[in-house]
Amino acid sequence: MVTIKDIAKAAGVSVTTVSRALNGYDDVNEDTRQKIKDIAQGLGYSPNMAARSLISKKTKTLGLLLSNVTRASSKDNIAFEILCGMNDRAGELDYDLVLFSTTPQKQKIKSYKTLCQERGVDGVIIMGIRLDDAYLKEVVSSQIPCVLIDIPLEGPNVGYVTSDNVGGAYRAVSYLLEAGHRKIGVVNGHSQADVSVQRLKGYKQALERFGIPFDESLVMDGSFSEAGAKEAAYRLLAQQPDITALFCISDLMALGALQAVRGLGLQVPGQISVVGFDNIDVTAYCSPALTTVNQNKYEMGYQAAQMLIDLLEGRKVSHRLVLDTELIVRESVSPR
Amino acid sequence: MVTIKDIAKAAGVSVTTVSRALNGYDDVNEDTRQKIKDIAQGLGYSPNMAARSLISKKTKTLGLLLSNVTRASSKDNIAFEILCGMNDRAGELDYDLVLFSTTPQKQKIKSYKTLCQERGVDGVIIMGIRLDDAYLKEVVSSQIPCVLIDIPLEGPNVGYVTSDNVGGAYRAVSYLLEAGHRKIGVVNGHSQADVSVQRLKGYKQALERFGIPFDESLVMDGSFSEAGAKEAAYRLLAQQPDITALFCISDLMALGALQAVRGLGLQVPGQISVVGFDNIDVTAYCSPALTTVNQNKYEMGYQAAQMLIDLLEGRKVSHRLVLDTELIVRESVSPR
DNA sequence: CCCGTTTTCCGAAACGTTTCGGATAACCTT
DNA sequence: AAGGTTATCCGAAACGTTTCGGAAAACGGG
Repeated sequence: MVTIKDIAKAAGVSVTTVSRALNGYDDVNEDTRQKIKDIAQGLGYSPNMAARSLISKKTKTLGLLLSNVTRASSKDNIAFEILCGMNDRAGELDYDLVLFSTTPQKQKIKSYKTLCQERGVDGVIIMGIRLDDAYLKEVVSSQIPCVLIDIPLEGPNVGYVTSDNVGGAYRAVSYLLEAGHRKIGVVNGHSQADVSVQRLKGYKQALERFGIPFDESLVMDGSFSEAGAKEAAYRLLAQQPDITALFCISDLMALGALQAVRGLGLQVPGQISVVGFDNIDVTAYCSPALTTVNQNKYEMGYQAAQMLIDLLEGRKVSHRLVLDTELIVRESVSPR
Repeated sequence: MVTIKDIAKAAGVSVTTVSRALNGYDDVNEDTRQKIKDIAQGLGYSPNMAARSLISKKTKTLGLLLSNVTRASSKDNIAFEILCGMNDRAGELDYDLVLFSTTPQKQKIKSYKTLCQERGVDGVIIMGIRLDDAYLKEVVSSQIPCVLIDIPLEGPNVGYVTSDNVGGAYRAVSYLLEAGHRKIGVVNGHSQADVSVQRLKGYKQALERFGIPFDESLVMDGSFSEAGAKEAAYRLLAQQPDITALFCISDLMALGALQAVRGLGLQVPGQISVVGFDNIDVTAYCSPALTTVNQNKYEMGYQAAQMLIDLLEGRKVSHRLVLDTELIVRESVSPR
C-alpha cells in the first residue's frame, strides 16, 4: 500500500505538505502541488479512509437500517426502489451506503445506536420499522442524525420523508364512491404502522365528504401480508355480504384480497371492486390490472438521502417531506 | 466518545490489558476481565472500527458492485433478492455490506479497484456487469478477493456463483418440444452476458436431442429489456410466421414478448406458447401465468457471501458454485 | 531455598492521516 | 535598512486501537 509518506519521500517534501497539497489547501505552491499530484497518480495512491476518518470523525457513509430485508420481503420491491433512489443520491454526493442487517435476535444484543457508532456511519436512514419498536426512540433521541421513512418524527437531528398517504387514500376511496359504491371494506395493515393510520384517515375523510358514517366493522387488519389480507378479506366478505368494494392499504394485500374474492366465486370488478395502494409492478400485469395509488418510491429514497446529507453537513433544511401520490386507474373497479 | 483509555483509567489497568481482555486473549485474569467488561458495558463503550481497521487492515465489510442499481432496474427484483441473501449471510457472519454505486460516468474516473481500496472493503461481490467491461479484468486480476455472480471466472482470489443455466434452458425447451412444438423462436439477451450464451446452449442441446437442426435465424437479441424483447418478438414472428413457441431468456423479456404476441392479435398459449426464465414474481400473477424456470436468487446471494468470506478467511473452498434450476409449469404453454 | 515456569500485566511503537503552531525566506513599504 | 507581510513549508502531536517484547509476581519441583 502506498501512503502519503511514500509520496513525501519521492517528492522531497514533508507529509504535511503532501496532505495539504492533495486536499487543496492554498498554502502550497502550485508547482509543488502539481508535482505531488503527479507522483501520487504515478504511484497509484489512494487515501486510507480508516486513517482519515479516525481523525476527522467522519466516514462519508450512510447507514441503512431496514428491519425486513429478508427472504420474505422481496415480493414487493418497494424497499428496493427506495434503496435505488437512496443509493443514487448518496453516490452523487460522494457518500456510500452500508446496509445494516437487523434480525430480531441480533437486535436483542446490539441496539441500533450501538450498531451505528460501531460502524461509524455519519447518519442513518431507517425504514420498515414498527412504531412501537423499542429501539426506535433510542436512536431518534440519540445524537446520530437520522431520517425516517414513513415514520413521522422530527427533532433537531431527525427528519422524515413519506408519501401523501391521506391524500392518496382520499382520492382512491373518492373514486370508489363516485363509482357508486357505498359499502366499502378496508383491508388495513396494523396499528403500529403510520401508513395504516394515515390511509385510514383518508378513507374516513372521503366517506365524510359523501356523508357516509364510518363503520368500524368494515375495517380489518391484514398485517401487510398477502396471506393475512386473504384471510381478512374472507372474513370481511362473509360478515358483510353487501360490501361492493374493497380498499386495500397495500397492493400486496390487494393481491391477497383478490384471491379471497375469487375463492368465494365472485368476479372482480363485476361483483367486487378492488383498489390497492403503492403501485407495485405486479399490479400492472395481474388480472384484472389493479387500480391503485402510486407512490414515488425512488424519489422517497432519493430525497431521504438528500435530507440526511443536508442534516449531516449542517444545512438548514425542512425536516419533513411529503411526496405527492397519484391515483392510477386500471381495471379492478367498475361502477355500481 | 468513550475509548479504551477511559476504561483503562476506570479499571486501574493499562490499555493493553483492556484490549486483550475485551478481545478474549487468555493472558488476563478472569476477574480482571469481568471487571473490565462490566465497566465497558457501564460506560457504553463500543470499539472504534476506524482505529481497529487502521492497524488490522481488515474492515469486516464486503463491497457490492452492481452496475445497474438504478431507477430502471427495479422491475425485476432479481438483484434485490440476491442482495437479501447476501445481506443475510454477511450479517450472520458479522460482516457488513456496502453498496458501491457505479454510474458509467463515475467509472471513468475511478476504477473498481481504486474504489475498493479506498473504501477498504475486504472483498467484493460483482454482479450485473458485462463480460466486456474494461474494469472487470482489472479487479479480477488484482489482489482483492472477489466473487462474481453469473460470470464464469476463477482465480486464486476469485470465484463465482451462478445457476445451472444450460440445464434450465434444456428442460424448458425440452418441455416445449415434448408439447409438440418444433419451430421455437428464442428471444435472447445480448452476447456480452454469460447467461445468454449458456441458456442458448441449453436450447441447442434440447433441439439436438430431438434431432432438430439449429436455425440461427430463429434467435434474436432483446437486450434484456421489456421493450427490446417486444421489438425482437415482433420481428421474429413477422419473419417466421410458422413459429409456434417463444423461449425467452428472461422473464422480463417474456413479458415484452407477450405484449408483441397480443399486439399481433395472437393468443397465448392458444396460438403461441411462451416460456421465460428467472421466475420473477410477476410471472405468477400475469395472465396467462408464465411457465418459466426458477433460479434460486436468494440462495445465490447467500452462497456468494459465504464464498467470499471463505476466501477472505483463507478457507480452502471451491471457487465455483452452480445452483440448480427448476422448471415451473404454469399456463403459458399448450400442446400442439 | 534456588531456579525455571507460568500467570498476569504493562510500555511503547505502530497504523496513515490531519492539523496546530511555528519557521524560513522572499517580498514590500516607508 | 528595518520592520512588516506574504508565500511556502515542516515537525510533532493527535485520533483509538493492536501487538511485540518484556517484566513482575506467583508458583512448583528438587
